[in-house]
Parts: sequence; C-alpha cells; structure tokens
Amino acid sequence: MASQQLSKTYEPQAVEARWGPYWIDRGYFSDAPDSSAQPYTIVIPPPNVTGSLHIGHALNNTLQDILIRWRRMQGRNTLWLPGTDHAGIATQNVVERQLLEEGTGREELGRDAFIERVWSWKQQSGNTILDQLKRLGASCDWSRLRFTMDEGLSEAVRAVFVRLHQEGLIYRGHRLINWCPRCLTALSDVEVEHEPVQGIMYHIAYPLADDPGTSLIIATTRPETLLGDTAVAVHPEDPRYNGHIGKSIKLPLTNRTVPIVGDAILVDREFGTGAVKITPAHDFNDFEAGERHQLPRIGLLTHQALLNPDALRDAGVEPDILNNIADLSAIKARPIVVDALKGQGLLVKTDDHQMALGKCYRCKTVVEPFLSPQWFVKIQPLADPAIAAVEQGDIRIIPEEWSNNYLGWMRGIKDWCISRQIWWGHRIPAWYCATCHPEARLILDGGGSHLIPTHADPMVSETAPAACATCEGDQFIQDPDVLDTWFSSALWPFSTLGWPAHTKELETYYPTSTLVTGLDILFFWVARMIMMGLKFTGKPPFRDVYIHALVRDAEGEKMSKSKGNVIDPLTKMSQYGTDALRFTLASMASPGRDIKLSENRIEGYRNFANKIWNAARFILMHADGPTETRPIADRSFVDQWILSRLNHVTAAVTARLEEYRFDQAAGQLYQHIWHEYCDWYLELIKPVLQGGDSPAARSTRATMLHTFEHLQRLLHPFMPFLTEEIWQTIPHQGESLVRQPFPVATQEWENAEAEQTFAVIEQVVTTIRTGRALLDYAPSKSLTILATAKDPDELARLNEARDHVAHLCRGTVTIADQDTWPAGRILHLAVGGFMVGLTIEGEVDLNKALTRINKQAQAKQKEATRLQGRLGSPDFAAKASPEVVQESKDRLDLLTAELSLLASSEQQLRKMVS
RNA sequence: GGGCGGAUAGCUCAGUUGGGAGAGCAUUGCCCUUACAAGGCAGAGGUCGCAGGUUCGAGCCCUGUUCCGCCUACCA
Repeated sequence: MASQQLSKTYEPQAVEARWGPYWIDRGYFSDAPDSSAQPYTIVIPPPNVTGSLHIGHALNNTLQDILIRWRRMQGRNTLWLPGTDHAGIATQNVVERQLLEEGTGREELGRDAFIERVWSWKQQSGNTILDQLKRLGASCDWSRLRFTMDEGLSEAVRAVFVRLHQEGLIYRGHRLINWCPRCLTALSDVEVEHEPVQGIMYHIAYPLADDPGTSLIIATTRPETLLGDTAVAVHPEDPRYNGHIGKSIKLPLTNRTVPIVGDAILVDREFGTGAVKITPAHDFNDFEAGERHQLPRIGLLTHQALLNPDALRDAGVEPDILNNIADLSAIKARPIVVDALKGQGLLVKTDDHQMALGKCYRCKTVVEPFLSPQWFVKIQPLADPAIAAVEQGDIRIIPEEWSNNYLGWMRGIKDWCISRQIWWGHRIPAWYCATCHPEARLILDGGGSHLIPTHADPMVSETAPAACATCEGDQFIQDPDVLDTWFSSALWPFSTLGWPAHTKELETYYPTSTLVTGLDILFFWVARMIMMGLKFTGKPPFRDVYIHALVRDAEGEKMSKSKGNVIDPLTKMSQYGTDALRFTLASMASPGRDIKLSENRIEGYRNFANKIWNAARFILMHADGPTETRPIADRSFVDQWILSRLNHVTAAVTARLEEYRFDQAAGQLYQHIWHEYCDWYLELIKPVLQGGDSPAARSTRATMLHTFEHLQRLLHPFMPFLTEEIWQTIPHQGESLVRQPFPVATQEWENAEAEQTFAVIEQVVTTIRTGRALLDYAPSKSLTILATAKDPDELARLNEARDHVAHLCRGTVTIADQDTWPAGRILHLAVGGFMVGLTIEGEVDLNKALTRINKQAQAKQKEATRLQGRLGSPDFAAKASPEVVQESKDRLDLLTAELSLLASSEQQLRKMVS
C-alpha cells in the first residue's frame, strides 16, 4: 500500500507523472486478439505527424479514452489503436522550410534525398503529439502504434490502388481540377474552402463577327479569362438572343471568333445579362459546357497561376495586350484587360457582386481551376453502398442529425482527384515505358513542372513491370505523383490491423466499434473510410460514429493562432491538472452544440478534483480501525441510503455512457460525489466514526471505504490520474485501477424507504438552517428545536431522522405534538408535511423572518391558486389522466396545509414583534 | 440558393413520452465548525427570441417570423 499521507490540496503534476508511465510500463493498455472477451475497438483519428496537441485533440481523445477505459474495466477485449498520418503537403512544407533556412531546397536535394530527409525529420520530431496524448492519459495500446507510411499500410495502399484500377474505379484523365499555385499541386474538392468576397461584375460587349454594330453583352467577374473563351452561350428559349445561335462573336482583344451556342444548363436567363462566356479551361461549369458543345480548351495560366505568354499567343491575343499582361497574375492582369476593353468602348458597366472564392485549406492561397492530367477515383459505385449502410442503420451516426449531412453530401458526390504533385506520400504505383514515351523522361529532371503526357499509357501494378507490352522495352518511369493523404487514411481501420493479410487482429478487432471524430472531417475521412471499408472488407469499418463538437473560445469564436485566442490544453493541464481539463471537456460535450470553453469552467472542475481529494483525506483519517461488513439490511439507515444513491448513480452513468452522453454522465458524477456523498453522507457518518469503536462504527467504516472505492472505479474513465492515486492509497485489491471491474448497478442496494427518510432529513435540516440564518444565530450556537409531522409515516421517519437532524443542525431536537410545544418565543417554519419550531433567545430582529415568511406564503398562494383553477376546470377532470389529477390534488392539499401553518406562524411573529 | 443547429438566470448550458422552470460559474449575507476558504451554510436572480395555432394544459408539438452560427452549392 502506498503512503497514507495525502497533501492538503490536490497537486496533480506529481500524480500524473507517477501513474502515466506506470500504466504503460505494465502494459495495462494492451489486450490480446485471442482473448475470449467481446472485443471493443477504437482506431484513433490519426493526427498529423507534424501536429501538436490542440484543444480539439484534447476533446477528441478524452472522449475516446473515457469510452475505452470504461469498456476495458467492463472486461471487454479492448483495443485503442494509436497512430499518426503522414500529412503529405503539411509535412513537405515543414521540411522545405527547414531546407530554405539552410539555404537549399528540395530541387537541389533531389527526390530520394528529400524523402530521406523527411523520414529523419519524422524520426526526430514526429512523436511530439504522441507524447502529448500520453500526458492526456490516453490509454492507447502504444505497442500497436501505426503510421500511414509504414510498410504494411503502404502495401495496403498499393493493393487498393491496383484493384480499383483493375475494376475501372481509378482512372487517369485530363480534366479541370482545383490547383493550388503555392503548393503546386492538385487538390480535391473538399480541400477547397469557400470564402465570401466582394467582387465586381463586369458587363462586356461582345460584337457579332458579321455585324460589328450589334453586340451581345455578357457578364463576368473574371474579365481576364475572356482571352480563353471558346464560345458564348445563350438560353435556347430566350427570344432576346436565340436568333443569334449559330452565329459567331468577334472575341475582344483577340483575333479569334467564337461561336454562339444555345445551352439551357449553363445559362440562367434571369441572371446577369442572360448571355455567358464559355471558358472551358478555367471554370468547372464551362468545362462541362465545353464538353457538351465540343469546344476547344485554352488554358492561359502556368503552374504558378501566371499568364503564360505562349498560351496567350496561341489564344490569338493582341500583341499589345499580350506584352502588358504576360507573366502577371490574374489579379494584376485584370485592370489592364479592363482598361483595354474600356479603350475599345466594350466595357458597358460594372456592378458590385457578392461571390465565393475558393482557397487552399492548407495555405489559404486562392485556388485556380486548372487543366491537367490527374488520377481520379470513380466514386459513385463506392458511394452507393456507403449511403445504404447509413440509411439501413448498419452504421449509426451520433448525433443522428448529422446523417442527413452525410447522406446529402454522398448523394451529390463527385469523382475524387487523388493525385498530388508533391514528393512526400505514397507514390502512385503506375509506370510508363520510357521507350514509348520519351517525353516522360523530363520527369526525371525535377519538380512538378513536368507532367506525364495525358495520352501516355500507364502500367498499374504493385511492383514495377518487367517489360513493356508494346515495345518490350525494360526502361520505366514511375508516375511522379503521390496519393492524397486521405487515400491512405481511408484505409486506416483495416490497414492498421494488417489488411490485406488475414491477421488475427483483423479478425478480432474489425469492424471497429466506435469512431470518435469532429464534424470537420466527416467528408474528408469518415465518408471515405466507409466507402473503402465496405469495398475491401465487405463490412462497415465501424458500428457507431460519434461526432463531437468544435471547441471555441469563451466568446464563441473559432480558435486560431492568428486571432490569438487559442487555449493550449497543455498549459491548462499544467495549471489545473489533466483530470480537470478532461472532466471539463466531457461535461461540455453536449451533442450537436459547439463548446465555448472558458477558463473558469476548468477551474471549477479543478475544485471538484480537490474536493474528491479532501474527501479521500477525510476517509483515510477514519480508515484505521476494525471493519465489519454486514448484510445490507443490518446496516445503518445512512449506509443504506448512500448505497441506494450509489446504485442509482452507477446505473445512470452507465446508461449515459451507452448513449454517448458524456455531459450527462459527468454531471451525474459531479452531483453525486459533491452533493450527496460529500455534503450529506460524509457529514452524516461523522458522529458514529468519531464516537470511538463500536459495532456501528465498524459497519459504517466498512461501507464508507467500500462506497468510496466504488466511486473511484466509477469516476476513473473521466479522471484517471486522481482516481488511481486515491485508489492506491485506500484499502484495495489489485495492482491498478485501470484493470478493475467497472461498477455494476446492484438492485439489492435500492432502498426507497431510506431515500424517503433521507428526504425528511434534507427538508427539515435545510429549513432549520434557514431559520438559523433568519434569526442571525452564529453557526456555533446550539439550537433548541421542536418538530412534528401530521402523517404517521412521516412522523416515524422524523423520529428516525431526529439524531441526524440534531447533529447536522447543531442543536437538540424534540419531537412532540404541536399542542405540547411550550408557549412563548418560537419561530415556526413549515416544510412539506412538517412543522419545525426554533426557540428564540435573546434580542433578535424578527422582521427578517417575517419578510421571509410573507414571501414564501405569497409564492405558495400563487401556486395554490393555479392548482385550484386547474382542478376547478371540468375539462381538466374529464381529459387529464387520473394520475395527474390526483397529483395535483395532493400538491394542493400540501400547499393548503403549509399555507395555514405559515399563516399561524406569521401571526405569532407579528405578536412578538409588536 | 439549399440544408442543419441555436436563441431558457449576469455568463456557459441541461431540460428524456407535453402536467410543479434546473445545474455549474459569477453574485449577496454569515462562517477560517480539526477532509476541503480550490471550502461550508443560507439566499437573490428567469413573462424559456417574437407572433399565432393545437391541447384541459406548451420551454417541449405545428405554422410563421427575427437574429446568430455552421455546413453545402457552378448563379456567370
């Protein structure tokens, strides 16, 4: 047993430093796949390997840890599998920044050396967040740590890629994608954030080719892209314009003419001028319109999103303009183009216009729709089963409201662009014959600026091919692109368990039980895991998806470094203790609502930890001495009562956890421990414990120790460090609380009679204490108390409660019929069916009491009037349920009795005052 | 544009099938009573966003409306 000395206040740092490593060293967090117990699995949402713990991680992992510790204590075969993802773009950025400081760059290093460099960076710095998760108490099975770039997981990536390709579900195509000109890579649709901006709508006259006196007015927010127009569209049923369909436009600032086409999909007659320019290489809608009308695509921009002089020349741009805008960004070129249009009298007007601008979610650079050859997942065949799984309830999304969000997105899903023009990541397992495609050799010269030609024929397989099927050449160039990091994350629930091998782990722990995650990656990650899981294992990857809130600051603002409103969980853990932070986050995790985290909540729960700590000190002070465990029926009323309450809270916490109501489970614990256990139970047992050895003291001591140990087990998933420290100090069996059984509600403990007697104590004590305050009696003053009840059952309970009341109120309690109460100065107070009298001694200002009684009488009269009205209504008697009617009657009776007692009490007081 | 969520005490939030408005923090008064001043005891504080409707009865159900937030979308 550890030392029985506990310091006066809870000092979390030492406690956390002691038990964190102890748990891990002893392997308490590892179960075995061959265990016969029912499995319970969680895979961690892998944080970026570049990451450090922010408050969102703290919430996410606290909730997972509560679940896994709870299930582990329940005896389940648990696995919480930890890991990180390789975060392609982010990690590459970090290492490139380092290289820049060293005066070099990745191009100088070359691809292989660069990747080496990233690995060594990972070796050195990639464990930051894992160490922080350990500090949080995360009870992951650290022996099963995984990384998305591990060989096993990479093998899974290749296997999935090859099979999807074989089935035609992965293809390479020359298409418009979102391009980040800073990261120099393609992005998927979900990696683009839309931000509302105030833009300008330009109305521009496009003269007809064979009738320059007549123009179509088109509206655009990006006038510079008109240089890449290859058509103008009008609505085929628009009488204003449909006569022009088939004619040609003389495209301003160029030597080109473009056709006027009719397109009912692209054109909204009500919007703008009703005539639209079509720029297939620079706009997603126009791209599709271009396909419908077989229009050429003229891409004007370079990879850096600068106007490409060669492309401008090909587009027939007038030389003056071309020279002025070549190598400028679109934003810089825009006023030049607008000026030129104005000069030619073609700018009709400009309007302010609200629009949404797409930005790279990593670097916030404005993304450009960019025409390039990329790899895509054909998503619909994967999405359909993933939709069905949620619709049919094979996967439950909690809170359920988010299912609509998921289903809506899945139903409108588009093909997923999975290729990225970076180096760090899973390289696409596709090879090109160097003999057949000599131009592909340019790839070897570096960077993302050379792409394998679109028409090139890739050979897709898990390893490099031996010979070209066409020319039998044996020189190959692997596709330079890597896969979207989320492609490997999508396999996480099964790749981490050994798939594609048929491992024991996979068999035991898959499908996983619960996925705990934030809403922000529902589409990035959750949806894709469901699709891939169903496709490759035939089973949903998890049963439940619990979606938790976003943590905001106290003002409800999203936390961000630039705003400076970030609450650093590690700082808070140092200040208030990890358990306090965990309990705060759990308490505030109400479903479907963001968390506004304020520091004084954390402080409040730090105080809660301290309260428990001091309860433990109290208990230890009274732990020495003989104990005797009696049958429940033979225990004191107080012990019977606390067991009944403990039974209740145990059942409630378990039920709330089953429903993922962490907030309510935490609330139950807080309420019970502080208010029932500390405020009442510990106070009620003081007399017997402090009264020397006795059979009663032995029994109470046993109950006290037993119930407190029970509470440590119940609270442990929420506050693991504090409870372990206390548990190790009080009498216990076993090595660690981590592996103790989670408490189970015991019907036998339920005791309605004890609870009713307690209710008497609570009511009477509170009333007497109020009386003490009204009479301004010092807490130390001993009171002379009289009490009685009308109802014989209540009177019996009052008798049982008497000594406890006397103790808790500091006084003597005489139970006697009111007729026998001594005449004279007594303050009469009523509560429930009870009447309490306090002897008035000395000079006391009774007006305070009088005011109070008046106020109480008023409130009760109001309620009584309301009830009378209700009971007087024939409709109520006829239509309300008999139980409700009876309840109303009972309540009215009670109020009437209380009112009459209050009235007589008031009368007596008035007499005394005058 | 579409969808979803929120509006309840000064603040942050609970409120389970409609039937006596709750908690934590903050606040007021008294108290350093040998577990705890990071505490104890007692108190004050709310026409549940607004307007209708259903019902004997609405914080809860229905309709409309205002404000805030989030997600989503190709209105050039």
